[in-house]
Amino acid sequence: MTTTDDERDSDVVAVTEGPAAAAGLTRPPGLDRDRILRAAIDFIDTHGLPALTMRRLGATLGVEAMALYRYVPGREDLLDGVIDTVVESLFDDDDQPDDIHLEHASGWQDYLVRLAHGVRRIALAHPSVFPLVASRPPAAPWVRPPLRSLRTVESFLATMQDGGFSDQAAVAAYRAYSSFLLGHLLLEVSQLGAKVSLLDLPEGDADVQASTNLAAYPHLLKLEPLLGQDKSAAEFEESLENLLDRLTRVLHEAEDSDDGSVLDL
Amino acid sequence: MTTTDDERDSDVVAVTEGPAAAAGLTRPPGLDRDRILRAAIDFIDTHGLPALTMRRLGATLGVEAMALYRYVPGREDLLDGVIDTVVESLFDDDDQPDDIHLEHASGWQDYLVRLAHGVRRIALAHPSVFPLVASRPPAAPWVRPPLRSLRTVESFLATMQDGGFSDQAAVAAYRAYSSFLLGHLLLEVSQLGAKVSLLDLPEGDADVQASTNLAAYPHLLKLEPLLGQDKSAAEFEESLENLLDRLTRVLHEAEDSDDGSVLDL
DNA sequence: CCCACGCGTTTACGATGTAAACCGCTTCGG
DNA sequence: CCGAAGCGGTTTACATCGTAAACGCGTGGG
Repeated sequence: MTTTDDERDSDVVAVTEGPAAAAGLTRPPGLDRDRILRAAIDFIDTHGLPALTMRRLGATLGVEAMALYRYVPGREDLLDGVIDTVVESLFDDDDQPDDIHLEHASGWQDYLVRLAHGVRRIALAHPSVFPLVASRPPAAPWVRPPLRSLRTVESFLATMQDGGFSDQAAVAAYRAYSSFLLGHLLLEVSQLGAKVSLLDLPEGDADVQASTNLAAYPHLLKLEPLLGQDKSAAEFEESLENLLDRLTRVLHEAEDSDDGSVLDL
Repeated sequence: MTTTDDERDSDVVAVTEGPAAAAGLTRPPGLDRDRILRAAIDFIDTHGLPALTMRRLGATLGVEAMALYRYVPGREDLLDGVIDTVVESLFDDDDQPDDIHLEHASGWQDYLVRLAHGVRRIALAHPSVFPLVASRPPAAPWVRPPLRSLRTVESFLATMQDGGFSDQAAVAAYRAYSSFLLGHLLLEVSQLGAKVSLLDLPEGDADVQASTNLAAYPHLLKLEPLLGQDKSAAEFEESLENLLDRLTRVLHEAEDSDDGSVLDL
């Protein structure tokens, strides 16, 4: 920033209470850690993470920056709270579309599918927040994003062991699963962010410099239309199914004989 | 930062030229974009990304912050240069251990293995830099980290098509492969960073609060030792082999009949 | 009645990224 | 030989950031 002058104040300026605020309940019913967290999430979603500033966040809440410090120890902790809130939205909300609820899962495969869809849903709902989930240090060293809460990991491992996975196999499945989720969702989300950030930069011309220097790369040139189109959803499902197949295979192999795979060992 | 007071100045203070500097060629043979980039990489490796500051980076080069701006447009562009340099180190250096060189690859499978090992190598060599590779917007919207350079993508696609992959299959393989690499390496690297950042925080007691609240999570408690140990290398190989198997399978299926998988379609 | 305290504001400080002016070498054309 | 150009680094300056500390102000219980 500092040089890039976009995001001019507009729509960030405080509400500057009309006279109706005397009642005290219409717009700002007082600050609140939860209100702050939700406001921060909204802010990041609409203005991007680097634009999030204590003063600006305060402004959207009609309050001075320092007021936030009564409810949040500092900016870093605020961001931690943001990711916690987003991740926890896997459970609390009942506005889930239909087949997401983890409690109703039958069998570990169904559970993994529901969990994957749930995480993907929140990732796509908050594309600018999701990278935070990956870059921020987790609670314990062995907690792997995007399954960041102890609660989630516990639930995961319990389900797998109920499904017959050995200790080692359950842990290996946890690692393979988190790698799969993080890789796919991070890339899908970043692609999504790149798409919108390219639409506001140039005024008239569309994709000029993209095609210019591509002359030296014949395959890129030929495949560019293919590379452009977005098959993220289908690829996600296919990769997920492949992972499930692999896990199923390992589970049955472990029941029969015993080979030396990392997944059971 | 601002509150966290670690990383006191020591070893960041400028060299403060002795009298021998009159010759002008002993220590700082003049600035240089490449020198700056390498210094930045070293700095991030040893002090972490948030500690990288124009003034501090200048200090390590025995120079005032503003001097850097002759060679680098700004901090953001400097970071872009950093990741370019790191990623490009896949090709230029001949200090590669043995079986990494991509030019000597025979067949697409060998190529993919070499490339994976090469990327993993640079990720582990610069754990604090690698997350940048993921979070920074790439050159084109369809360039997927960690294969960030057009050159790399071109090489990848060329190899796959030489191996018999159709246009769609090559692109799908590119996406699956990048997701795999990013997920695994990002998690391995972050785990590595978390391990060291936990060793300097507490003075006397070791893993106290880690085991405290775990009482409510029986499976976590039981599996904690398993979760702690690091099998990243083996898991990486196994996942990589699985991906290769999947690609091989799809390639042969596409030769015989034609099912509707995303990988060829 | 008052006063203590919860909540938000004001003020202030050090750090950061970077623009702009500055200044001392070299170097080279006349 | 000399002076002007300009390269390379420094100094100064400013807006903005996170946050500590002191300051009100309204409100509700002794």
